[in-house]
Amino acid sequence: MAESPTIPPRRPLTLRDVSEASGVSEMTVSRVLRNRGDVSAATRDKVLEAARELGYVPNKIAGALASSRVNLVAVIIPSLSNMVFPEVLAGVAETLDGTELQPVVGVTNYSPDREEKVLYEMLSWRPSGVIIAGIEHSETARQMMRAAEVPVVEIMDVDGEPVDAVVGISHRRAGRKMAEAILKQGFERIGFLGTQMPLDHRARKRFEGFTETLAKSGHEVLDQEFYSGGSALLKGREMTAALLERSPDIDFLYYSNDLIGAGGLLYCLERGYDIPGQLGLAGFNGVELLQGLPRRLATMDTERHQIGREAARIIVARAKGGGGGERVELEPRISLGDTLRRYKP
Amino acid sequence: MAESPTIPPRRPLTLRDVSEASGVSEMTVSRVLRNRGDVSAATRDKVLEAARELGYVPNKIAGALASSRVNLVAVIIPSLSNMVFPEVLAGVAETLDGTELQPVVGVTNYSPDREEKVLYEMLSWRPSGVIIAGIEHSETARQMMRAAEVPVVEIMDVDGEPVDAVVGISHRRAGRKMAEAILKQGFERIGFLGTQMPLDHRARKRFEGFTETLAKSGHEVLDQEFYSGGSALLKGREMTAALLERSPDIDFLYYSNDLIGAGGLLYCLERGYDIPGQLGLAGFNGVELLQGLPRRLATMDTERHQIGREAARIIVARAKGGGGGERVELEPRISLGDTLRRYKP
DNA sequence: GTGAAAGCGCTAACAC
DNA sequence: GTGTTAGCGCTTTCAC
Repeated sequence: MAESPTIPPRRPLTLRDVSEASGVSEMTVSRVLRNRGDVSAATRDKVLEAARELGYVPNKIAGALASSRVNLVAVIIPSLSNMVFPEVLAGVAETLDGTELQPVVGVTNYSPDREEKVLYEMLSWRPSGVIIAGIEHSETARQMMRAAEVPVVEIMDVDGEPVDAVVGISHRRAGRKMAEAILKQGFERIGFLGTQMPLDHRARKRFEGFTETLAKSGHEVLDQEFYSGGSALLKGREMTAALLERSPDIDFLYYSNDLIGAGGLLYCLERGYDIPGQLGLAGFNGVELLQGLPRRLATMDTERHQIGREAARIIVARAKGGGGGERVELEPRISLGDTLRRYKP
Repeated sequence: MAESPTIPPRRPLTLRDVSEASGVSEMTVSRVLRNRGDVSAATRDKVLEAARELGYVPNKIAGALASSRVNLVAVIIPSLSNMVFPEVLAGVAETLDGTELQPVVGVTNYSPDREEKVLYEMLSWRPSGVIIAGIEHSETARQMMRAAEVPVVEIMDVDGEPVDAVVGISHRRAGRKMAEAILKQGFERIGFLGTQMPLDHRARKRFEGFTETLAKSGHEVLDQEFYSGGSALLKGREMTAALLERSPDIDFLYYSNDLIGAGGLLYCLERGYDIPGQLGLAGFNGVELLQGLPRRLATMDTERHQIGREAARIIVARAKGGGGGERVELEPRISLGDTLRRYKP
């Protein structure tokens, strides 16, 4: 039985195959494929032609082992369902795009255990850097990051002790700032609605900053509601209904994120509340979605895109040598929208 | 100047370090760390203790090169900003979670060029499988996937010729089905609103199926609007306003995705349209957000989570040997919501 | 400008 | 149960 003239290669192609096909040494082929060193135009063409013809794809594993260089940046985030994280990622990807570096994403589902696992897994690929959400990590995780001897950028939150570099906002300050804005507009009977997530440190810090500032002027959070899972918009409605039913004298609702806030806003509008005359509302994050709602919900922009870009910028700078322990604190912008401003300026 | 007693290791730790620290051969250390073969409880403990103490993280690069096994699955998607892709990813991650395999995400931004680059980059890490959105790819990309000799699962769309396996829905059928449902409810003057994206093959196929079915009963799309970029909810409002202004006699609006549909719905409700008596609406995708709106927008669930799970299941099965060319067509479920059903059943 | 030799850190295969 | 040897596919280094 004659064999077909073009037998597909059973063994993946190697440099050697390209070397043989082009009559050029492996070393020179390697140089051509990496654009390194001086190679004559003639050999260069021969090599590229042979590689193209064979459909050769270099083996980065071998390359990485030989050169001890891996052009990957580990990006570790809690979730992909919450749009804020993909947004950070987009910023990272944008900045990395002009470079040799590539982002690799790991998701922890807000679990410290999974975070350790994902981190371990990623570090075992010896990435050029780590960008990780949050500043709270298990001691084991911190140990791993320190021991890895690669640049580490903790992002989104600056309230705490970073392992190395940090880029983000102060959620405590954000909470305070919102409290100030609310009080300034004359609201006094304030309710809080948020996620039932003991591990959402950023939400906790905002809440702490918020209540702290209220306390200073003799106010407190009069009622609260928490949720977990499900459609945030729908949960926002349900929680708002429950809270207003229980505490009808509330005059302001502070939501821990924009989606539940949007749900609450839609609910209140349907029920005919006078907003913000009778009832004010505010969310958190500054998500794009808000722009299409009947009213603009007050919120605070958390600059996710910018955070991603800055974090990536630090990794890129470190790859070129130097640096260490950078700290970038961004200032969240408050926007009063149509649900917080009672006194016209 | 005396050196500090505990000098942090300048050189990353290797198996050899653990071997020396534990007095066990490298090979046995390797066995312990991978849970392979029989190792006595005593040596096992010695090794684990030494590894833990040193903070050793194995080098997967070397491991992968030696074993020619890489436990990564490349997942290539057009975007992270459109929630449908993170949802697919969640399904993939869920199924892979019980296994040795790990997803690695690449994003193409809907560009065939970038798709080629991302694919090349990922294949050069020799992953155990590829899951890639869409069934339309450049010839070069198809060539690479064929040559890679790894399982490839094209997802989300089954209308076309897959390289290997495919999991998804027929968007052409989805378009037809929606057209049938609309006609059945007595709507006749139909407008279409969608993305201005020549490369969104799935939206195109839906539109083709849609118009095809309309044509069969002597109908056609009377007016259309397209957008690109920006807040989808807001764009949905604007496009709807523009279209209704231009063609006030339209009685149905078919949106190419739920977000713009939601924007349109909010707009129409504010303007006091009688829905669906005077004007019907439908979107596409079945996104969670819809549940919190004042009315439930008619839509079609595209089973993103399920698609991700099935695709991952195929990769896992292949890793155990056998299989090839699997084809899984899912049936999108239509939901009439409050914006499409005129005739009560 | 090009090539030959050595070795990156691990695991497969086999010996004991 | 444990150790030894060879080598994965590339890049570094140095020689020419």
